Amino acid sequence: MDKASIAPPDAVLTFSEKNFRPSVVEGELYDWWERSGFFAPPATPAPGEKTFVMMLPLPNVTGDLHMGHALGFGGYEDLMARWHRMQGDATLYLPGTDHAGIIAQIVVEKELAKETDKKGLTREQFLGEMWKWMRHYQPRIYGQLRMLGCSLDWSRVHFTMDPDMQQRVRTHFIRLYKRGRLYRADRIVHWCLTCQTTFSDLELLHVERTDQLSYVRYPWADAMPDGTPDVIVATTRPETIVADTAVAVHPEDARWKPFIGRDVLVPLVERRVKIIADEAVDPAFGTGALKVTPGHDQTDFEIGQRHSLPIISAIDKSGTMTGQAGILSGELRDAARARAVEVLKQRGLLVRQEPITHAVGIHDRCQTVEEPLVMRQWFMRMKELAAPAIEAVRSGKIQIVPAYQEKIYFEWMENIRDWAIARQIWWGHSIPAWYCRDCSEIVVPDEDAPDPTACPKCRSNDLAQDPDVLDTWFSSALWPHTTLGWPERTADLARFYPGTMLETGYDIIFFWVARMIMMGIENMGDVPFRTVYLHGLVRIGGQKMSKSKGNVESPVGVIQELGADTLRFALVNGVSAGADSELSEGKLQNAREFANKLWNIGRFVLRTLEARPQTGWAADRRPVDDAALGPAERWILSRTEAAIAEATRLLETYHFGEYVAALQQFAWGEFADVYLELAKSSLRDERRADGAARTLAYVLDRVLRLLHPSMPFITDTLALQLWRALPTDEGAPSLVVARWPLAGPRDLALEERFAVLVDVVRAIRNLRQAAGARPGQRLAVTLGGETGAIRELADAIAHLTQTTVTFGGGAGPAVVVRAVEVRLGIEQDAAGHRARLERDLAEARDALARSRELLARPGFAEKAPAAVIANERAKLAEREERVRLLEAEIARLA
RNA sequence: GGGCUGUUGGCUCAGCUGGUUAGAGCGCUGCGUUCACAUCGCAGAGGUCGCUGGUUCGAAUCCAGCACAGCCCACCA
Repeated sequence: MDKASIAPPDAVLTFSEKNFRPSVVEGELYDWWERSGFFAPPATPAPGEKTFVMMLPLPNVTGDLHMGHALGFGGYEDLMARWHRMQGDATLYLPGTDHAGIIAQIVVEKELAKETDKKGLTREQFLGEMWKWMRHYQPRIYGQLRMLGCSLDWSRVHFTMDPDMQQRVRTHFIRLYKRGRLYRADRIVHWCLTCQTTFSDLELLHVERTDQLSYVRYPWADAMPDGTPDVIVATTRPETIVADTAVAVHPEDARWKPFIGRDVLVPLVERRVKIIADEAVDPAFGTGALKVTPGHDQTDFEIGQRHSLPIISAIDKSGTMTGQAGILSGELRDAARARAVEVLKQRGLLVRQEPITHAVGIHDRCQTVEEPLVMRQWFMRMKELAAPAIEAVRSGKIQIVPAYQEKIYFEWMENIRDWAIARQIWWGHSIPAWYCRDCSEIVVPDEDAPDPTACPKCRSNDLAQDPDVLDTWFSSALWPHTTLGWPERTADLARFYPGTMLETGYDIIFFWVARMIMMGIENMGDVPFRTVYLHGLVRIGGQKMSKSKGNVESPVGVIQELGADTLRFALVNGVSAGADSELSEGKLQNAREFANKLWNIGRFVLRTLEARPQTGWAADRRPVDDAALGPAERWILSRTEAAIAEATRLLETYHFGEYVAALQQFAWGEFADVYLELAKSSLRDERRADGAARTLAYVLDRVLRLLHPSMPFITDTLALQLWRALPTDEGAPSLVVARWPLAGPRDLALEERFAVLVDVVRAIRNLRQAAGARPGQRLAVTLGGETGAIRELADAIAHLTQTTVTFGGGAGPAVVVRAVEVRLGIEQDAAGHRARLERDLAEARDALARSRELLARPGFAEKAPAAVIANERAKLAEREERVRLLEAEIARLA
């Protein structure tokens, strides 16, 4: 496609209001960018072209964007994508959404519950409704991503439940199964009584809760000698006593060691069980004796496995006590607990109760207290999958930013447990496994084969497909390669895998990042990305945002009010990798003011250009160092090169917060506050006006390029207008595809002199204020000391201070100009001038003493680097001179 | 129980491969402003860089311990 063939929108080219109004241009610009194909890299590379590939951390299809998304997508990811695109990399930033399994199903169930005719739906009907909702939600979230300005390649958008994606997940499951990575077994799993599904370890959260800890006596099964201690166990779940199949003690616990192997009777059911020894028991807790309930407790299940204990299921999926529960059967879990305590009390087996604060497991999606149940489930063997994924990070093939997150990654990966991948819900990827009703054989078809209709073992046609679906993360773990066409060997896959960057929040490093690394290596033989950049949470008013706190600020609302650029800039400003951040009103306000500042800088430059002929100019051509350029021009040009180098360095090292801050400082503090003011005077002088105008255009061009990754809308609006007034040599149709600037040579000596100028200007301004000079009122000031270095800047000083400057001259070390303020002869007496000088003198003497002390310190001369010593010597000379001048000035006044 | 991170002006945070006078934004004080921008300009006040030791010529920066805050992991029933 000819990228220049579509003209930029008129609304953008002609927008010229005094204040920038994002709503006028943002939508128009984004449409134009997208239609122009700027975001869609071709699958065939140009010679020597590098790629930059980053997958959008696919948001849930059912949600709206929240601030965390805005920070990740708009703040960091799009910034990186745009920066790389400007460097000429073929940049793929691939969008999509996640079907969000349980969450989406809960959302839609709630919606359907409001409609009376939508109750009691069949599975097929319900899935029909799910799809209806998907089609409703999806454009909404995609629209919000566009509002943020994300330069996503919409021609490659994917949804985890698209038919082709479903096929790819099916293939993945089958391959893993055939390779022995998957197995089905009776194991204890986390069960949610509300959601009626299992969930993985990662989805289990813990909350502190206070419960009653009951001490219960388990009578000896056989007669014991006098003085034998009672076996008393402590439990918070007395209702599970009926499912106990042992009592465990620590093997080294002297109190219990003699009784290991003896039998006790489980209360309520009078079952004879053994006292066993197991390391898992904490001898310090309770009495040191633990009731073992393999059917309803994770630890106990593992103890049971080690000792081949029978498993009794006393609670069913609905939370009702089963027929195995003896006298408790038929009761609900909580009622059964009370009943158990009551009966134990009656029988004299309840020794005592005390309150205990402990952690209870809850389901992260609904906060319901989990019920561990033993069920036949699909699991993924993780140990072997984790090994190469650990190695990939350890060897540096994948870099995690910030680096300390690597420790957390290793910690989890090295202790990884098998992953329960099935969910007992309807919305999700079906499991391509069938069970023979006659011989119980598991039938998993070959990857290209149709669904099986007969059991290969017993020839029965009575097959039933597994009714469960796969965990949402099972499919999102494949995102970096399935979106590119895997398992087919597509051109996209060849070109864009492995990817470059994965940017996301640190809260899903295990859920998503680790699993993508494992599955990428498993399916592709290579890691899915080279760098993982993790960002923190966004807080508002010091608190983590959550709906229950009511402090969820919608990024969409902020964009509509203040613009995407403002939000993007504010989110990233002053934030470092991995750190949580605070999005305050003040930050947003500052970002908005900066955007407006930029807009007005642009207006000033455009107005300047309008008035002059521009033969032989180009906006991106650096004005040559000729007679038309005054010192101010040469200075800002040099500072521009510094800003380019600094911005590039900060981006290369992922210091995004500092990158935006540095550019704000340059554009506002140097370009606008200093140079623009100076340019006004240059523009009045016909000999220098052209040089000033060209400098304004060039520096603006650079500033716009440098800021475009963070503030794409306002920068492109200005660039399009600037380039229409003054075309570029490059000829890029938009900043989106314009080149990132390369830093050129600087004039460090001039920059240093200008730093002196800034000091002098400040000193004069202070004097004016002290002298009570009115604005516009001219003052004559004489500069003393070695002023040669700044003489050529006299006009600049005069302009910036509205003061007539004369130079007293005088030879001496160059540093004397730093003390210039003491020699300023102001014609009228300045109130407080002398007090000010006294104070300065005291400070100067302190500084001098510090320099002397440091230079005289034993070891300094021998051990400090030469540059540091030289610097300190120069400082000493400067300070001596300053003290001398201050003393002289005070003496003169007196 | 294990681990991670943070503690820098009133607030929110940068800086920390050790080396000028520790920075920014907001807030605050004073002055100013038709002429790109009041979404503005200028000036100013405000910090023993959590505490205690150590290494070093030199520590906000490196090391150890401690305190406080937050987070993650974990089979304390």
